[in-house]
Amino acid sequence: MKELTIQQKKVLQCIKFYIKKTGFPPTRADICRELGFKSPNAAESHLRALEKKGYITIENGASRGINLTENTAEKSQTIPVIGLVAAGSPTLADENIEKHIPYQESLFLSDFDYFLRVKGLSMKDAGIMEDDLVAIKKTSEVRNGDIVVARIDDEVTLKYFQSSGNQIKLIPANDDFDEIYINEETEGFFIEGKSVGLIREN
Amino acid sequence: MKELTIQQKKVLQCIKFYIKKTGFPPTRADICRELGFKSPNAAESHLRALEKKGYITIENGASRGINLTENTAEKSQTIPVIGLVAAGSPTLADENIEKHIPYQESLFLSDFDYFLRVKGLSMKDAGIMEDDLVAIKKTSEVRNGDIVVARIDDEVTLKYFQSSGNQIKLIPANDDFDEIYINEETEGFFIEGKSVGLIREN
DNA sequence: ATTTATACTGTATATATATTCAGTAAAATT
DNA sequence: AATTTTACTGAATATATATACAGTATAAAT
Repeated sequence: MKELTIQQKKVLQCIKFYIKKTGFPPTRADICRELGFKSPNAAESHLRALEKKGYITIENGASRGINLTENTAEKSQTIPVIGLVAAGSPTLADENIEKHIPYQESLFLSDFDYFLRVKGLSMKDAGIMEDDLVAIKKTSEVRNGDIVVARIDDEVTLKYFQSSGNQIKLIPANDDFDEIYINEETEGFFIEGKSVGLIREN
Repeated sequence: MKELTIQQKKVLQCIKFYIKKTGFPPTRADICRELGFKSPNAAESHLRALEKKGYITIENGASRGINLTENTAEKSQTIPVIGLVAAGSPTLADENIEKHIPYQESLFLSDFDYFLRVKGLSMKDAGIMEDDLVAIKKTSEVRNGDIVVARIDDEVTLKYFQSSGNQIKLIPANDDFDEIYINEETEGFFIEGKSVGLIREN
């Protein structure tokens, strides 16, 4: 989608605000009043620019015939789903994003930054199964017992966090997997975030 | 809020549909076209009736100046959370509803009717833990392998469904629990619905 | 160097739209 | 029994509104 100029952004914001306030889109004159323009043609040409760039559609001939495009309307936010791959970090880079799903405020008690698609059964006994979506909050402040997303070099895993003194243990919830020990010499270790919730689609 | 007549309901539905479709409210003429009225005054008087009863507000003098009242606008739906108690069915009766949480369309692949709060660990090996919220779709059409909400008299359980010939087995996902056998003579057996998803808040 | 896009003012106008008035008729309330 | 509400048709009209046209000026793209 083509970039908007500062003025065009103002007009778009004005339209959104007007709809939120009144329930219906503004007229050219309404936009002029809100933004201090003295000619309705100022609003008109901005609207045509916004239409050309794909942010709105205009029903010709209809009064207040402005419609926000899907991308433009802030209906429900979306949140990215990231695949938990053996190599590569769960960053928000495009190539790692599997899809976006609708996000609802207050879905979980804590807010979160992305969903992690679980591969494997290393957290089976914690009720985390293959293909589950774990809601991850990006933070390095974690407590013992938290389920964390840990990165060791290029490997990313989901494990229980257990710290004692200067040693960290990453504990799986499955007897078939081994605990991982982290000490001061371990290089490339990083806590990406922690689990604050889970969604399963079946 | 005062009750609407059938025609008034039709007009209100028409307004909602029009807004959903176009992004802005209809004119009197639009309503006439949609509902087959031949005079704009037919729409006008219905609108004034809807305004009087508090379902909409009308900005006088403004074109398309119709605004749905808060109660009228279907913002984000909420969906009930029902406790899985040993006695008593998970009906939508008020006394069984734990709370309501915001509902998002397309959260799961299938739509659903309520969340069931899980008690106990009988489905542990299916990754369903205590206090999880299982999204339940009310239906009696279930297949082998589905996780179903079954009622036997006053007892409600969540189990795998397995039917063979004229016998039904309800299978837990935990070795500590026993399978339940249902045959033609079993009274008070009923399939409430099936699981289509899961949410865990932690 | 020329074209196009941005960012407006100012005027004019066809028409889209709300809204009033005059009726008719049946149903529901008081 | 009288009044109000519902449910329209049909015509008229003031005005709200989109939109075209004529300019001016600067910035960006080709």
